[in-house]
Amino acid sequence: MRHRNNKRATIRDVAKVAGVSPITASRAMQNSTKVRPATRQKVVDAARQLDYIPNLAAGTLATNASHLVAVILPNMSNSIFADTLQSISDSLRDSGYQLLVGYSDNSPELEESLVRTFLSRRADAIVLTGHVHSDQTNALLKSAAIPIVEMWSLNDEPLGACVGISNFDAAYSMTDYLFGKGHRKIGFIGGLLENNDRTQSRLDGYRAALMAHNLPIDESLIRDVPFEFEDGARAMRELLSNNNSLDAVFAASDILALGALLECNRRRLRVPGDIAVAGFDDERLAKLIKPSLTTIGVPRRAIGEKVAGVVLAALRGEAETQRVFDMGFSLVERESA
Amino acid sequence: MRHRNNKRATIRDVAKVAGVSPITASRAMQNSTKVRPATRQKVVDAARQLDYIPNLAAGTLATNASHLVAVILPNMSNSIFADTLQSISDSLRDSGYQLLVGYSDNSPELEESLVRTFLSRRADAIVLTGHVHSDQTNALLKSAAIPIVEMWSLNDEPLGACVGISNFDAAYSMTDYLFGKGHRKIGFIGGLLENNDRTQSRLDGYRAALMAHNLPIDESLIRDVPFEFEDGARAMRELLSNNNSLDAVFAASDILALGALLECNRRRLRVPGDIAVAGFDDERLAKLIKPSLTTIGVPRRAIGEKVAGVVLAALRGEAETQRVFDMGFSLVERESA
DNA sequence: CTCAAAAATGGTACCGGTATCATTTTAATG
DNA sequence: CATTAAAATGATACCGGTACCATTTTTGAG
Repeated sequence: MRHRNNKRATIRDVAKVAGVSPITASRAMQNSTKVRPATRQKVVDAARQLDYIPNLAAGTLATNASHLVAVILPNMSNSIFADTLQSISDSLRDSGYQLLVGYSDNSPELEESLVRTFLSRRADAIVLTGHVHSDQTNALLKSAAIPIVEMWSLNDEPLGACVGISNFDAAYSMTDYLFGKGHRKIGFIGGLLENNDRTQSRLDGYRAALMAHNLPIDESLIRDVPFEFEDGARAMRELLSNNNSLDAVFAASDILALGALLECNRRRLRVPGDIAVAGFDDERLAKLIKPSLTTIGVPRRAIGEKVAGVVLAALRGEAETQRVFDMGFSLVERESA
Repeated sequence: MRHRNNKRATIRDVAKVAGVSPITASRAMQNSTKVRPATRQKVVDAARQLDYIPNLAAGTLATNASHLVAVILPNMSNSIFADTLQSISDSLRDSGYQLLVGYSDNSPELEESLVRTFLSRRADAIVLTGHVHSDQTNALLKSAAIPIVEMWSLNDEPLGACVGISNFDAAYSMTDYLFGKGHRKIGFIGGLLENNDRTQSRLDGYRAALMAHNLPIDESLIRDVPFEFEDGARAMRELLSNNNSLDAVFAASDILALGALLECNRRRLRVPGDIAVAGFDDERLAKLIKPSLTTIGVPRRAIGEKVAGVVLAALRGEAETQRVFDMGFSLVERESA
């Protein structure tokens, strides 16, 4: 039942109805152990009777703890990040933390403005993707005195902690694998290399593997495109028209690889007979498409769980034993390469 | 430059440095018009000098406005909702609102707990997906006295406003279209029908179209599965093994349709020769897959923009002229059906 | 230059929780 | 039953903004 006036009940109202002091009512609602069960019951009943909804803004102001963990992702549409986000969310829920998510679009400026907002909202911790940030962002994060976690790539000198995989090693492995399958003219389709340390490292790994096998690095075999299916298809078209001896393509993302693969299908190129295609991420579609896609498996959920674990440990004030967590990758061999 | 002690500067600190009162400093930071340019400059300089970061929790408490718009989506992984979310976010950003997103997993209980949290954080408005809510949720929303928008489906009696499409009409149209192409044994793959008015309405539309053409409704042609590619493939397998005269399948989502289509490819069934496949949503992959997917186009971004528009109008206190916004759909005819 | 109106600025209190420390009540022990 | 430690409860103040209304300063007309 609500009162006639539509102003929301406060903890003081609840306390009055329960016949206790506001602070006792507050403790009762927090499940503090310092309240007698009978008292708690009175308070809970009063709260229910008044349709009491606590005001977290007031709580945040008083305790300087928002119970918000901010997460910055590059974009909304890539399901890769969605899986990691989901597992962070799941792992934090039980501890009473909620996610505040922002999307940077790979723009350091947008990221900086997100960080500012998150600090304004007094987020208890901030999780970022990658380690490319503006100087201002770095300064803000350093002086924030809250746990900071960078994820998805590794970094010897993380701002706080970092949880990810070696994108360099993974790309190196895949390129090496393609070489092992006899391919000598291997194209690379990267996504938005600028301000993206993940694709940048993957490109570096690709180059390093080529060099290790004394293959020339042909810049005309390298395409930098946005992260959509269509872009993968377009990049494949361009690579095919420029290089008639191309025999393999390694895409820095399954989205791009799938686009490329579909383009091959459309042209009735046999994969991997005429051309091999390899991706990165192990998207759900990768094993369903025909031919199924050889790719790099990334422990997306494990990354999220570890991120949440690191954040929680830091928030509990536990001493850090480790700052860099390499979650490992796997080369998933399927039909396409 | 930061001070020696690492406590954060407050508006009072800024005011002191600028040589004005706290309230004037506050006004200067809000870009209020009631401050002389010279004064504002002094305040802005002081704020910069102190690395001032406003505390939005305090602001929220004082003004009872959080500048947060809460959005509840069924899940994180469906890119359909990501597009709508993106456009809501884009449309609200300029007005200074930030999104607080939660995922209900199609569970009314989880949704209720999300609504409770959002109200606790004093969200300025709440956007929900669909109109299936628990009684408690309905009560909470009604008494919240903030703008409420339900999206993606239409509802004659929305809690506040609703912005979406007629899922019934769309499914009816597609089924009718399949009938027009000569198909008489049309299967239906729905996703998580329970607590999901969207798929439920689509099923109703499918049934109504069959009945309009005097076709029998065969429950063995209807599958209810989760929303992943694999589930679409599995449903297709089941339908094919049970009904050898099946000549078309309509899936309530492109994800499911793509899974079904890939299963057909795998079995070397000709689509649409042996069996026609139609989807719903017009996902990005739909026009790239081979054969390209006939589907229902939904104005995902337009829905988001309208939602944002309705929310902003309500927050500005503008009188509502309309409560139900039908954004329309389109039948996208491609190769698969 | 005067004076009224408008604009800018400031003092004080309040938003709704909770930390701190004091006080009261309860439980435990001999 | 007295005594004391432990547990529960409460009074007050504070977190950091801004609303409200009073006061001062500026502006512009006469």
